[in-house]
Amino acid sequence: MADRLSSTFSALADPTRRAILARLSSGARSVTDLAEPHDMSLPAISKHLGVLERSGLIVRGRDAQWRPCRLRAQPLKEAVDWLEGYRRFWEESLDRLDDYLRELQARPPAPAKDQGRRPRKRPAR
Amino acid sequence: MADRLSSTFSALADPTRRAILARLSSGARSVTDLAEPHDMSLPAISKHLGVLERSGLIVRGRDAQWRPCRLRAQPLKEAVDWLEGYRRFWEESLDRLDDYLRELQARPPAPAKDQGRRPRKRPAR
DNA sequence: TTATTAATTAACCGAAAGGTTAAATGAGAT
DNA sequence: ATCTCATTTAACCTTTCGGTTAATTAATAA
Repeated sequence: MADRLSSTFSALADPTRRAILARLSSGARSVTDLAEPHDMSLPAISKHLGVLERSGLIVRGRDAQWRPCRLRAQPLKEAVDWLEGYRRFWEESLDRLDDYLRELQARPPAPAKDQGRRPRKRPAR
Repeated sequence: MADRLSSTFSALADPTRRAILARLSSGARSVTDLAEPHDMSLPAISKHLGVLERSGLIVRGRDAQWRPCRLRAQPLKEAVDWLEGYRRFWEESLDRLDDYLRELQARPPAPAKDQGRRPRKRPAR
Protein backbone atom coordinates (compact mmCIF):
# COMPACT_ATOMS: atom_id res chain seq x y z
CA MET A 1 0.00 0.00 0.00
CA ALA A 2 3.01 2.13 0.65
CA ASP A 3 1.74 5.65 0.16
CA ARG A 4 0.39 7.67 3.00
CA LEU A 5 -2.89 8.67 1.41
CA SER A 6 -3.79 5.08 0.64
CA SER A 7 -3.03 3.98 4.16
CA THR A 8 -5.07 6.85 5.60
CA PHE A 9 -8.11 6.14 3.45
CA SER A 10 -7.79 2.47 4.13
CA ALA A 11 -7.65 3.10 7.88
CA LEU A 12 -10.78 5.23 7.62
CA ALA A 13 -12.65 2.60 5.63
CA ASP A 14 -13.78 0.80 8.77
CA PRO A 15 -16.61 1.95 11.02
CA THR A 16 -15.00 0.58 14.16
CA ARG A 17 -11.86 2.58 13.50
CA ARG A 18 -13.83 5.73 12.72
CA ALA A 19 -15.74 5.26 15.97
CA ILE A 20 -12.44 4.96 17.80
CA LEU A 21 -11.20 8.20 16.28
CA ALA A 22 -14.45 9.89 17.21
CA ARG A 23 -14.02 8.73 20.77
CA LEU A 24 -10.45 9.99 20.83
CA SER A 25 -11.53 13.42 19.72
CA SER A 26 -12.66 14.06 23.27
CA GLY A 27 -9.31 13.10 24.73
CA ALA A 28 -6.81 10.31 25.26
CA ARG A 29 -8.22 6.91 26.21
CA SER A 30 -6.95 3.54 27.31
CA VAL A 31 -7.44 0.48 25.12
CA THR A 32 -10.11 -1.15 27.28
CA ASP A 33 -11.84 2.19 27.41
CA LEU A 34 -11.90 2.33 23.63
CA ALA A 35 -12.99 -1.27 23.36
CA GLU A 36 -15.94 -0.91 25.69
CA PRO A 37 -18.59 0.24 23.17
CA HIS A 38 -17.68 -2.46 20.68
CA ASP A 39 -18.95 -6.00 20.60
CA MET A 40 -15.55 -7.36 19.77
CA SER A 41 -12.59 -9.02 21.48
CA LEU A 42 -9.77 -6.96 22.90
CA PRO A 43 -7.20 -8.33 20.47
CA ALA A 44 -9.43 -7.21 17.63
CA ILE A 45 -9.44 -3.69 19.02
CA SER A 46 -5.71 -3.87 19.53
CA LYS A 47 -5.34 -4.70 15.85
CA HIS A 48 -7.49 -1.76 14.85
CA LEU A 49 -5.32 0.47 16.98
CA GLY A 50 -2.29 -0.98 15.23
CA VAL A 51 -3.76 0.02 11.89
CA LEU A 52 -4.53 3.51 13.12
CA GLU A 53 -1.05 3.86 14.55
CA ARG A 54 0.70 2.65 11.41
CA SER A 55 -1.25 5.14 9.39
CA GLY A 56 -0.26 7.89 11.80
CA LEU A 57 -3.78 8.63 13.00
CA ILE A 58 -2.99 7.88 16.62
CA VAL A 59 0.01 7.65 18.89
CA ARG A 60 0.20 5.38 21.87
CA GLY A 61 1.83 6.49 25.08
CA ARG A 62 2.59 4.69 28.29
CA ASP A 63 1.05 5.31 31.68
CA ALA A 64 1.77 2.45 34.06
CA GLN A 65 -0.03 -0.59 32.67
CA TRP A 66 -2.19 1.52 30.39
CA ARG A 67 -1.38 2.56 26.87
CA PRO A 68 -3.33 5.76 26.36
CA CYS A 69 -4.09 6.54 22.71
CA ARG A 70 -4.09 10.05 21.34
CA LEU A 71 -5.49 11.35 18.09
CA ARG A 72 -3.06 12.78 15.54
CA ALA A 73 -5.01 14.49 12.82
CA GLN A 74 -2.26 15.33 10.36
CA PRO A 75 -3.13 12.46 8.00
CA LEU A 76 -6.75 13.60 8.06
CA LYS A 77 -5.61 16.97 6.82
CA GLU A 78 -3.75 15.34 3.97
CA ALA A 79 -6.87 13.39 3.06
CA VAL A 80 -8.97 16.54 3.06
CA ASP A 81 -6.37 18.35 0.98
CA TRP A 82 -6.66 15.65 -1.65
CA LEU A 83 -10.44 15.69 -1.57
CA GLU A 84 -10.58 19.46 -1.85
CA GLY A 85 -9.26 19.08 -5.37
CA TYR A 86 -12.72 17.81 -6.28
CA ARG A 87 -14.74 20.42 -4.45
CA ARG A 88 -15.91 22.07 -7.65
CA PHE A 89 -17.58 18.81 -8.61
CA TRP A 90 -19.93 18.79 -5.71
CA GLU A 91 -20.57 22.51 -5.34
CA GLU A 92 -24.25 22.51 -6.15
CA SER A 93 -24.59 25.03 -8.95
CA LEU A 94 -21.43 23.94 -10.69
CA ASP A 95 -22.49 20.36 -10.40
CA ARG A 96 -25.55 20.92 -12.54
CA LEU A 97 -23.69 23.11 -15.01
CA ASP A 98 -21.06 20.47 -15.16
CA ASP A 99 -23.51 17.70 -15.85
CA TYR A 100 -24.83 19.80 -18.66
CA LEU A 101 -21.39 20.45 -20.10
CA ARG A 102 -20.58 16.78 -19.91
CA GLU A 103 -23.81 15.99 -21.66
CA LEU A 104 -22.74 18.30 -24.45
CA GLN A 105 -19.33 16.69 -24.58
CA ALA A 106 -20.80 13.24 -24.72
CA ARG A 107 -23.30 13.93 -27.49
CA PRO A 108 -22.09 16.91 -29.53
CA PRO A 109 -24.79 18.52 -31.71
CA ALA A 110 -27.90 16.34 -31.65
CA PRO A 111 -31.30 16.95 -30.10
CA ALA A 112 -31.37 17.61 -26.39
CA LYS A 113 -32.40 14.37 -24.73
CA ASP A 114 -31.36 11.93 -27.46
CA GLN A 115 -31.08 8.17 -26.86
CA GLY A 116 -31.50 7.55 -30.54
CA ARG A 117 -27.92 6.61 -31.23
CA ARG A 118 -26.59 6.61 -34.69
CA PRO A 119 -23.21 5.07 -35.42
CA ARG A 120 -20.17 7.07 -34.62
CA LYS A 121 -16.50 6.32 -35.04
CA ARG A 122 -15.00 7.76 -31.91
CA PRO A 123 -15.97 7.55 -28.28
CA ALA A 124 -17.38 10.47 -26.42
CA ARG A 125 -14.87 13.03 -25.29
CA MET B 1 -18.95 -3.05 4.52
CA ALA B 2 -22.45 -1.78 4.04
CA ASP B 3 -22.20 1.88 4.91
CA ARG B 4 -21.54 4.48 2.32
CA LEU B 5 -18.66 6.21 4.07
CA SER B 6 -16.75 2.96 4.45
CA SER B 7 -17.20 2.08 0.82
CA THR B 8 -16.10 5.55 -0.26
CA PHE B 9 -12.95 5.52 1.84
CA SER B 10 -12.21 2.01 0.76
CA ALA B 11 -12.57 2.96 -2.90
CA LEU B 12 -10.20 5.86 -2.37
CA ALA B 13 -7.62 3.69 -0.64
CA ASP B 14 -6.07 2.63 -3.92
CA PRO B 15 -3.73 4.80 -6.00
CA THR B 16 -4.93 3.37 -9.30
CA ARG B 17 -8.49 4.29 -8.47
CA ARG B 18 -7.51 7.77 -7.32
CA ALA B 19 -5.62 8.22 -10.58
CA ILE B 20 -8.72 7.19 -12.49
CA LEU B 21 -10.81 9.74 -10.64
CA ALA B 22 -8.20 12.39 -11.35
CA ARG B 23 -8.34 11.55 -15.02
CA LEU B 24 -12.13 11.73 -14.99
CA SER B 25 -12.06 15.18 -13.50
CA SER B 26 -11.22 16.50 -16.96
CA GLY B 27 -14.21 14.78 -18.53
CA ALA B 28 -15.79 11.47 -19.39
CA ARG B 29 -13.50 8.74 -20.69
CA SER B 30 -13.77 5.29 -22.16
CA VAL B 31 -12.37 2.29 -20.32
CA THR B 32 -9.38 1.74 -22.62
CA ASP B 33 -8.70 5.44 -22.35
CA LEU B 34 -8.61 5.18 -18.59
CA ALA B 35 -6.51 2.05 -18.71
CA GLU B 36 -3.84 3.49 -20.95
CA PRO B 37 -1.60 5.11 -18.28
CA HIS B 38 -1.63 1.99 -16.12
CA ASP B 39 0.60 -1.02 -16.42
CA MET B 40 -2.25 -3.38 -15.79
CA SER B 41 -4.64 -5.62 -17.70
CA LEU B 42 -7.97 -4.32 -18.92
CA PRO B 43 -9.98 -6.63 -16.68
CA ALA B 44 -8.09 -5.25 -13.71
CA ILE B 45 -9.13 -1.73 -14.70
CA SER B 46 -12.66 -2.94 -15.25
CA LYS B 47 -12.70 -4.25 -11.70
CA HIS B 48 -11.46 -0.95 -10.35
CA LEU B 49 -14.24 0.78 -12.25
CA GLY B 50 -16.67 -1.67 -10.71
CA VAL B 51 -15.48 -0.66 -7.25
CA LEU B 52 -15.79 3.02 -8.09
CA GLU B 53 -19.25 2.50 -9.52
CA ARG B 54 -20.52 0.50 -6.56
CA SER B 55 -19.33 3.23 -4.24
CA GLY B 56 -21.11 5.81 -6.36
CA LEU B 57 -17.99 7.67 -7.43
CA ILE B 58 -18.58 7.11 -11.11
CA VAL B 59 -21.44 6.26 -13.42
CA ARG B 60 -21.02 4.35 -16.64
CA GLY B 61 -22.97 5.26 -19.75
CA ARG B 62 -23.24 3.64 -23.11
CA ASP B 63 -22.04 5.08 -26.38
CA ALA B 64 -21.96 2.43 -29.09
CA GLN B 65 -19.35 -0.09 -28.02
CA TRP B 66 -17.82 2.31 -25.53
CA ARG B 67 -18.79 2.66 -21.89
CA PRO B 68 -17.86 6.23 -21.03
CA CYS B 69 -17.27 6.80 -17.31
CA ARG B 70 -18.24 10.00 -15.58
CA LEU B 71 -17.20 11.29 -12.17
CA ARG B 72 -19.90 11.69 -9.54
CA ALA B 73 -18.47 13.58 -6.61
CA GLN B 74 -21.31 13.32 -4.14
CA PRO B 75 -19.59 10.60 -2.08
CA LEU B 76 -16.46 12.72 -1.95
CA LYS B 77 -18.50 15.47 -0.39
CA GLU B 78 -19.76 13.08 2.25
CA ALA B 79 -16.19 12.03 2.98
CA VAL B 80 -15.10 15.63 3.36
CA ASP B 81 -18.06 16.37 5.58
CA TRP B 82 -16.98 13.60 7.88
CA LEU B 83 -13.36 14.73 7.88
CA GLU B 84 -14.30 18.34 8.57
CA GLY B 85 -15.41 17.21 12.01
CA TYR B 86 -11.71 16.89 12.82
CA ARG B 87 -10.55 20.14 11.33
CA ARG B 88 -9.86 21.70 14.71
CA PHE B 89 -7.32 18.98 15.35
CA TRP B 90 -5.09 19.92 12.52
CA GLU B 91 -5.49 23.69 12.59
CA GLU B 92 -1.95 24.65 13.50
CA SER B 93 -2.25 26.81 16.58
CA LEU B 94 -4.93 24.67 18.13
CA ASP B 95 -2.94 21.56 17.39
CA ARG B 96 -0.11 22.69 19.65
CA LEU B 97 -2.43 23.90 22.36
CA ASP B 98 -4.22 20.64 22.10
CA ASP B 99 -1.07 18.60 22.43
CA TYR B 100 -0.32 20.57 25.53
CA LEU B 101 -3.77 20.06 27.01
CA ARG B 102 -3.57 16.37 26.30
CA GLU B 103 -0.20 16.25 27.97
CA LEU B 104 -1.78 17.78 31.04
CA GLN B 105 -4.58 15.28 30.93
CA ALA B 106 -2.21 12.38 30.65
CA ARG B 107 0.09 13.40 33.48
CA PRO B 108 -1.44 15.88 35.87
CA PRO B 109 1.23 18.39 36.83
CA ALA B 110 2.94 18.18 40.17
CA PRO B 111 0.12 18.60 42.65
CA ALA B 112 -0.52 22.03 44.07
CA LYS B 113 -1.96 20.54 47.19
CA ASP B 114 0.07 17.48 48.16
CA GLN B 115 -1.50 14.40 46.53
CA GLY B 116 1.93 12.94 47.25
CA ARG B 117 2.75 10.42 44.58
CA ARG B 118 0.88 7.34 45.40
CA PRO B 119 -0.38 4.65 43.05
CA ARG B 120 -3.33 5.47 40.92
CA LYS B 121 -6.18 3.15 40.27
CA ARG B 122 -7.54 4.66 37.10
CA PRO B 123 -5.89 5.57 33.84
CA ALA B 124 -5.25 9.12 32.77
CA ARG B 125 -8.25 11.07 31.65
C1' DT C 1 -22.01 -13.50 -42.56
C1' DT C 2 -17.70 -12.67 -40.63
C1' DA C 3 -14.25 -9.81 -38.52
C1' DT C 4 -12.81 -6.13 -35.41
C1' DT C 5 -12.91 -3.48 -31.42
C1' DA C 6 -14.51 -2.47 -26.51
C1' DA C 7 -15.53 -4.19 -22.41
C1' DT C 8 -17.06 -7.62 -19.10
C1' DT C 9 -17.32 -12.23 -16.98
C1' DA C 10 -15.30 -16.55 -15.33
C1' DA C 11 -12.02 -19.05 -13.02
C1' DC C 12 -8.20 -18.91 -10.60
C1' DC C 13 -4.34 -17.26 -7.39
C1' DG C 14 -1.62 -15.27 -3.44
C1' DA C 15 -1.74 -11.77 -0.03
C1' DA C 16 -4.04 -8.91 3.19
C1' DA C 17 -8.09 -7.87 6.20
C1' DG C 18 -10.67 -8.69 10.13
C1' DG C 19 -12.09 -11.64 13.32
C1' DT C 20 -11.39 -15.60 16.93
C1' DT C 21 -9.13 -18.02 21.26
C1' DA C 22 -5.12 -19.03 23.96
C1' DA C 23 -0.75 -17.75 25.61
C1' DA C 24 2.72 -14.24 26.76
C1' DT C 25 4.30 -9.77 28.46
C1' DG C 26 4.51 -5.54 31.48
C1' DA C 27 3.59 -2.99 35.47
C1' DG C 28 1.74 -2.43 39.88
C1' DA C 29 -0.31 -4.11 44.17
C1' DT C 30 0.11 -7.50 48.09
C1' DA D 1 7.45 -13.94 45.14
C1' DT D 2 2.94 -13.83 43.50
C1' DC D 3 -1.44 -12.11 42.01
C1' DT D 4 -4.01 -9.26 39.05
C1' DC D 5 -5.06 -6.17 35.50
C1' DA D 6 -4.06 -4.07 30.75
C1' DT D 7 -2.48 -5.09 26.57
C1' DT D 8 -0.12 -7.49 22.93
C1' DT D 9 1.42 -11.60 20.30
C1' DA D 10 0.74 -16.05 18.20
C1' DA D 11 -1.72 -19.13 15.62
C1' DC D 12 -5.45 -19.92 13.09
C1' DC D 13 -9.63 -19.22 10.00
C1' DT D 14 -12.59 -17.17 6.45
C1' DT D 15 -13.52 -13.48 3.32
C1' DT D 16 -12.16 -9.80 0.42
C1' DC D 17 -8.76 -7.61 -2.66
C1' DG D 18 -6.11 -6.94 -6.54
C1' DG D 19 -4.22 -9.05 -10.02
C1' DT D 20 -3.80 -12.70 -13.94
C1' DT D 21 -5.38 -15.24 -18.49
C1' DA D 22 -9.00 -17.12 -21.28
C1' DA D 23 -13.57 -16.92 -22.86
C1' DT D 24 -17.79 -14.20 -23.70
C1' DT D 25 -20.84 -10.45 -24.88
C1' DA D 26 -22.00 -6.14 -27.46
C1' DA D 27 -21.75 -3.07 -31.16
C1' DT D 28 -20.00 -1.69 -35.64
C1' DA D 29 -17.60 -2.36 -39.97
C1' DA D 30 -16.66 -5.02 -44.18
